[in-house]
Amino acid sequence: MAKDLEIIRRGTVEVISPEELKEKLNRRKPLRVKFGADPTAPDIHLGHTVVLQKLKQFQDLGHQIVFIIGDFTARIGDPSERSEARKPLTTEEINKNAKTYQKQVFKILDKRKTEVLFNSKWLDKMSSSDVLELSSHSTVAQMLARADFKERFNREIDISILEFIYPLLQAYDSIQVKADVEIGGTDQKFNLLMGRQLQRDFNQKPQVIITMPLLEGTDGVKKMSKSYGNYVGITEPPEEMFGKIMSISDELMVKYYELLTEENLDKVKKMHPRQAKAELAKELVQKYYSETEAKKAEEEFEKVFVKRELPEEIKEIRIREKKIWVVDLLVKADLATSKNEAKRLISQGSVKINQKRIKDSNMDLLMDREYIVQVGKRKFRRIIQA
RNA sequence: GGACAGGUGGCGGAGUGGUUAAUCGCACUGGACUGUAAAUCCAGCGGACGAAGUCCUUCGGAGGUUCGAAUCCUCCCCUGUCCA
Repeated sequence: MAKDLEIIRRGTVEVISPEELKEKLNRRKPLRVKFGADPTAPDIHLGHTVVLQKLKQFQDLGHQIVFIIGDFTARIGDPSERSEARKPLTTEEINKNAKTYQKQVFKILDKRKTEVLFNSKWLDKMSSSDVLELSSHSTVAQMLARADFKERFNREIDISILEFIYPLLQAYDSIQVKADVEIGGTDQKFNLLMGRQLQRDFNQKPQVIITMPLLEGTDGVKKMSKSYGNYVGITEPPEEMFGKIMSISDELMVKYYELLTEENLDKVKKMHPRQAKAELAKELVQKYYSETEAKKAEEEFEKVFVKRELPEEIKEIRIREKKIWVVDLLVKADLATSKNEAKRLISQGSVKINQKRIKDSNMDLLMDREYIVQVGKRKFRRIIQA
């Protein structure tokens, strides 16, 4: 049991409270571990997997995962983050998102040991008086204690009443599923705590809450997110995944090890960073694909970036003309977005044809044979006559 | 409903009649250096014209004044703050 506790606590930011967790584990009955997901962004990246990883550990220890899809809330729309104008989704969109989401989640979690629920199942049935009753369980002062609300309140930025209700609804989910534990990112702490409070009011044993750190994106600064473009998606091709991981900084690598693997960190720190990073990349590719794919991705990486050879697979572009101007070619091959950009790239020395750097943007290519065109370090095209 | 402030390139933010395709920072793209590290340095970061130079489109939208407008005027749309 002590060992279980150690596995569970690894990498967490906070466990509230450790004593309660210990007590629940001592009951030696499978715990109901709740996780709520928002079906608005169906593409899962490594940032999301931090929490999923933790759920998986629970699962491996024999506990029951309760995976809640917040379809109800997605349908209403979230007025916060007004700049992005998050609009309500239609039922079809939500169902579609939920499906792709699950497909990806079950690359990590064991489907047979996971209970999937849509929260509209019970939230749809609530009447206005039910909602009002629910809302009486919290106070404005309490809401304003939440860091982001407080910040916005002080800066006189809008907070809609709806935003005050959301945490309550999420907390109500905990009551419905009788959660023993709920896991979320540190940004969810307030909502998770609300679950505890509400459960207490509804005469349930309050859930233990576990918060996990937010993973920084490949830039090492901002949290990983699709909109920042600093993410590594778990459905990305193996080579892509491998490459992205190789390009992160050394400090970030240690964090990734800590949050995404079970590896012993002291051991990692003793390794040569380059080597450690390659191991990390391989391990992650293996997790989402296979050992073979991981090996292949590594070999490909060695080949293209270390030995500077051509990659295994190169996208082919067919050209009808007998003769083509390089600038036109770059645009046609989708290596530049405009002719101006194409010329720029050439003058900056980033274009290579058949491994040779070209400097003259006036050059024509006779299509009597095939060419390999490269822009920068990683974009390749095979040009062949149609 | 009233008063005031403001809307500029992916973001932040200069510019208030001409040499401004629009200072600068971030992000991004190349290059150098490397471990495709990171950091740093250099360059680029509307478009068309196959070089040079030329032209076109851009500063919330539509009109107008002017030789000339992101800059001035009118109307409209939007956002924020304060008052009710």
